[in-house]
Amino acid sequence: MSHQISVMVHTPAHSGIGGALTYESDTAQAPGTLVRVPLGSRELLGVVWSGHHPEPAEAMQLRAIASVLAGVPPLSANWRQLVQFAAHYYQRSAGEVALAALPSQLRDLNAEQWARRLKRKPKVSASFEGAAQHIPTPTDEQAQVLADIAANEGPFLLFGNTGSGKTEVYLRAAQSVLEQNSQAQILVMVPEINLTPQLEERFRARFAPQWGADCLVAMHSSLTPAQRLKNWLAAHSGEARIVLGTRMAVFASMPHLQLIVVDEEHDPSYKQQEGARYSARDLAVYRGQLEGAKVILGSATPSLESWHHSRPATASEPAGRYMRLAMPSRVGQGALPLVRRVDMNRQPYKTVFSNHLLDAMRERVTRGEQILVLLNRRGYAPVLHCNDCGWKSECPHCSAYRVFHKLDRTLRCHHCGFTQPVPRACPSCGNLDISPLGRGTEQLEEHLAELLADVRRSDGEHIRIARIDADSTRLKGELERQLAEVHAGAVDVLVGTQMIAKGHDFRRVTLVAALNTDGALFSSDFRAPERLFSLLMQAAGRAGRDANMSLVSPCEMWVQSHHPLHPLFEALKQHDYPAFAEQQLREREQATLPPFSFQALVRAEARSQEAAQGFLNAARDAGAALADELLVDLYPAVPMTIQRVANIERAQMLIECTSRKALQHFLANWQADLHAMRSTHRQVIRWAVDVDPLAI
DNA sequence: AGCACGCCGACT
DNA sequence: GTCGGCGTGCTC
Repeated sequence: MSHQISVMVHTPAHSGIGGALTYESDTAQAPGTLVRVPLGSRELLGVVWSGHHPEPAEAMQLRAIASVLAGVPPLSANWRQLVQFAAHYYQRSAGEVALAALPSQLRDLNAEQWARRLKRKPKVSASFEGAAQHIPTPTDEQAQVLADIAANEGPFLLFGNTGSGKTEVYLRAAQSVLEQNSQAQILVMVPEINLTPQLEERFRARFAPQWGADCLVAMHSSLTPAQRLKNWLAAHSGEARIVLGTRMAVFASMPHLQLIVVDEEHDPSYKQQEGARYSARDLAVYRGQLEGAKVILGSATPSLESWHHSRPATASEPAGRYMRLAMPSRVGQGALPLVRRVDMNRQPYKTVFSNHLLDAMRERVTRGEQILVLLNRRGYAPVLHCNDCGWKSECPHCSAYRVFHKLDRTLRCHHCGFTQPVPRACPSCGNLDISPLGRGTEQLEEHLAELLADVRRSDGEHIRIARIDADSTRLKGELERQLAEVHAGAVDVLVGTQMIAKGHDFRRVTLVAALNTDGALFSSDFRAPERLFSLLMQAAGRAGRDANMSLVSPCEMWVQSHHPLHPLFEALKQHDYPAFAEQQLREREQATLPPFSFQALVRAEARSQEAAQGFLNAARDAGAALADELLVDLYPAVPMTIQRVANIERAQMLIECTSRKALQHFLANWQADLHAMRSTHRQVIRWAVDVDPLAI
């Protein structure tokens, strides 16, 4: 007899066939089974979604399943539920989310290749080579936190300074889970795997001696397709006990998941920025609840959302949903650096480094200490300018300036990539006097070399300045090479973008200087101060990590600002994240911004701004009645901050509501209106909904 | 999203 | 006379 099987395939919601498709099969297929099915003239990978379709497509000739992928156990009900939830919450089709979460080789290998892949016998578990390492005794603070984790349900927000030993807590929590249950699996997520190779090494070193080198697998986008398949299968079969990965790992199939760790939970890279725009951190919390796994979110500067969710109970209000665990001490490290603020209003116009800062830098370099200079702008100068006619280096395809890169003498658009050689004369008036405006890391490196030209290291050599940013590390392995040089002490001053503030352990750095931070203080993006504070705290944490270094003067973090008394810097000076968070949350509450409201964004792209906005405003009209009823606010369409990229005009519309549930309900029902408008607004190239957007 | 079908300009 | 441009429409 023949069975009707419902199957999820990778069909975008746009196609009008967003849901599961019905196929015929001679045999029943368990939900979660991987199958190949015909669709049109193609054959696609699909996941059996539920045993039978409740409503067989009437009068339609059903096609038969082409084949079943042998050797892969069905995906669990929990995994399917996670996918279903994510698809619904982020307004995408379940097929798209499901198939994007599976390794591409499952889709790409043909039957023959797949059979060969299955036959490959797993090589004997490699024995781990490495000295049995010293396992530190937990501090009282760590022991207390671990006891709290053991005794409570969670989710937990582990709030601990850089150097407070959060990693040791993760390791011990993982250890106890592995020991309690011989099958238990652990998911550890990090923002960017290439920025935190140390974490993988620490986990491997801790667990491989006992559980074998194969107990841990990685999951991130720079694996080859074959590695990704191998690691996915290891996790899916339960063989890999620990999965360490980036945001994509939140969808790893792990049948015995017991613990999820989200390190640096505040990091924006947990939010996917294309396709299904999910937050891996938020999905981790949902998944933990779904699977009965404990969830630990860790950060020295938590997202204000997580901080708010972990608020303790007050006289008038109950506690938040997360349990906050604090680790205020810094173990095995020097003291937190002294924060020094320079009032740039008292400096001569156009000062880059104040004399005080420069003196401090010279002094430290002479003593053989290292310095980090942070500037969040790469290139030589953000714009090139003609002093005669006022021409500026605008990108012809974008509403943005092209950045002057002096090293290869190009003007580069950081949005569309359009690159041209720097003109000798002004393209508009022919004047030869064109000059850079503003300053980027390239210029800073050059400028510093001049300022410190007369300074000698303790060994009498010239000092060495290096630069690390997206440009200097474009080539593969270049970042690692440059970092190694810094670690080896070959570099005295390191100039870079936020890249250098993340995760790297520069042990001989004793002074960190942050330049040009004022933009974030009064930005139109309400999350800019949160990001700046986090960046500065992280950067400050780079200084003084080596407690054994005997210092003539304490480590310092310098901030140059025209607003040195801004509450953000006051809090930074005290290393007081809670004070900063309280102040920010008060502002957010007054303005009814997240986490006191919930937002979504619809973005539209078209050849003309009118077409993009027209689509959004028509969508607004279509949803107005329902929005009104649900107390959802629909704002008028506006051009995006960078209105045009690669000759495509972009507009967006903000949706706000104080109830997450009402917003969800609205979006789910409005979706159909948006799809229906495709035929009436044909100039719109594409549109997408972003739920809980990070930048507006 | 693919991919086919389908109807109009420059090549062997 | 064909190769190929991308507009429209369908896929259980």
